[in-house]
Amino acid sequence: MERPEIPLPQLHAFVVLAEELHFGHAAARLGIAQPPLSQQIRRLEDKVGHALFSREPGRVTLTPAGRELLPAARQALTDLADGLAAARAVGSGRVGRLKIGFAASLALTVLPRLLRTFRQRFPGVHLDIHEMTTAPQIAALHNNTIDIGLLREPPTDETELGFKTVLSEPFVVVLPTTHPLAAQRTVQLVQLADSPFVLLPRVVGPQLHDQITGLCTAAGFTPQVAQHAVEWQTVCALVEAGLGVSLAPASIRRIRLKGVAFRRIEPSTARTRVAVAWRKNDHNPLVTHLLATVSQDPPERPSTGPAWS
Amino acid sequence: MERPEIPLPQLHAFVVLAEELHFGHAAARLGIAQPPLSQQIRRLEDKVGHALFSREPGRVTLTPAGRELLPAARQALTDLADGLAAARAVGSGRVGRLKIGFAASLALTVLPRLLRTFRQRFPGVHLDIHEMTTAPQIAALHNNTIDIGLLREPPTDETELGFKTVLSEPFVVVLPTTHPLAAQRTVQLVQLADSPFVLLPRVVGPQLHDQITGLCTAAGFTPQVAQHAVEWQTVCALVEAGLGVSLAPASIRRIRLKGVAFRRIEPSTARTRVAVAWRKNDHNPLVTHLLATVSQDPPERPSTGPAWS
DNA sequence: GCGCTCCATACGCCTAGAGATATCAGGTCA
DNA sequence: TGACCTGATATCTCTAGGCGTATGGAGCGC
Repeated sequence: MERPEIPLPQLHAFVVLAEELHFGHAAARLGIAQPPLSQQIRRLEDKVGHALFSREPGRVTLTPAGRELLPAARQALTDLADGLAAARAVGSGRVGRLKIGFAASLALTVLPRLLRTFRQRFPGVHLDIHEMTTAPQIAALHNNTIDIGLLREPPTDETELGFKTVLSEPFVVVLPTTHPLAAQRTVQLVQLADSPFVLLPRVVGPQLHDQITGLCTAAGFTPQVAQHAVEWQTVCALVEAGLGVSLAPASIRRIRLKGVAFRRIEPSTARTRVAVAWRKNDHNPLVTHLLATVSQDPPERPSTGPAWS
Repeated sequence: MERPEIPLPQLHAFVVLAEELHFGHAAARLGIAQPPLSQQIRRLEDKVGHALFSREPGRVTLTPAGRELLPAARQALTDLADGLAAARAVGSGRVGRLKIGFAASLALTVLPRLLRTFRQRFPGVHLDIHEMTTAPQIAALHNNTIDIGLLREPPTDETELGFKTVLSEPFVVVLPTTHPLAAQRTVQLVQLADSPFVLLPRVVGPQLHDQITGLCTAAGFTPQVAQHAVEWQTVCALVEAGLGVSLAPASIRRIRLKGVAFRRIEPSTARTRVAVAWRKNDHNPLVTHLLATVSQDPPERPSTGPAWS
């Protein structure tokens, strides 16, 4: 790439003159007097080394060299103007692309809400969403694969990442409606000691998995895992099929499946937290916008009320 | 088209820095010290209104806005450089396009010679050649449809056009070999008084036509035109078929057709001139080049020698 | 802590470029 | 011929831009 030889104003003058083919009019369009325009063109022609316009009395025309230069000049100017506008749009966060990782369990609750309001406020922003569990999200944030994470149980030892809790929710027990405990409004955890469990494999979310098994341990038993499933949808389906019961974040109540009941558990102290994560040193305005959206969009009412029927 | 806001050197610096992602190295590549580069980038960022690079200790990276601007900047710079080079090439006459009109009767003599040597000297120049008679050539020169004319009998009342004689040649008589006169080396014009003539229609070249009939008139007879044909090839073919005889510029001897003989005429004073024509106010270097080629390329030996057999 | 790297800042200099006004010169047309 | 249009020239002013040197300051490795 060579160093540029030609000032842009000269090219601009050239293009305008090429359109007007009249020094006076072109100067007027450029908002300058006519002599300066003559000079601009002259300087440009000097640099090019050849005449670009042929001035015959009564009419100004492009020379072959001028005809050759015109499209390139025009192109360069519009490229630049467009690129500048695009860069400004991106810089201001009006348009752009944001890469978001999210935990599968949020696909029914936090995520759609967030996407909806964000898209509404920034229709020019393209959102790339990738379903991924917590640990990969942390890694992806570090290597810039994603810009925003939506995850459960944020780690506490990350100095370069920021976390903000979006939702803190209790656990519910997932039962087939035929299960004797489904008749109660509230289930004592220990009552599940003898039921087989359907859980997500530990690898897809160690923190959550450990928290669930920890709850059981605290209640005095070790859950008997009869079956694993990688999606909450599937877990619910398996519960409905009678393969066992499950413990899950309250927000999965959104999965309405005939034959499946959700019941509050006792003790209800244990909660699982959903957080947004971002790189603290990321100055991408879209990240700021998204965090602002999260803050302004009030978190869903914690599911303590009788939201299920 | 807006007035350009951004000096090109800043864009150049931007592109180089975007490639190097290192102020020191980029500055070195630009051949300047590092602080000026910092300033360039800073000024550019000020104008854009957003940071284009994120400077974290140890590494410089493009921001989304910078990534957006980069291709446009690069494109504009290369467009410009290319356009400039192209304009210079055209301006210098190394490449380009030249529109040439030529009289049909030259297709076998002057034209191919000229094209060959010109192409050899200016391989980058595209030649558009159009067969057209004298009057249309004059008109086409005036309205810029062609840049160069190759015609017979240039008019003398054209002030805006320049003419240069390329070739001055005598007339020959075209005879079927079976014709009694074909036995002679030279034919007295008046001997053709009783033969039917095959000629080009007057409209395709009034000057030449009038000159031919004028020759006959001067010899004391009016030629009996038995047949018209618009191409010399055809004229010869018709002569060969015995439809008549013809008078033609000597250069059509190039048409070798069995059964057709060409003979010098007496008196041999009458000559037809072939000229190049151009607009005097045309500063297209290609025109100059072509005229120079014509001058340097010596005109064909006038056909007075025993060049036919 | 020391030195090194790397980028930013401060300051000064200089020039090219862009602008204005005034004037000239060639053509056209009434 | 003279008014008028159009573009070129001459001259002056001003400033943004580009570059240099000197210096500051944050990280990082030893």
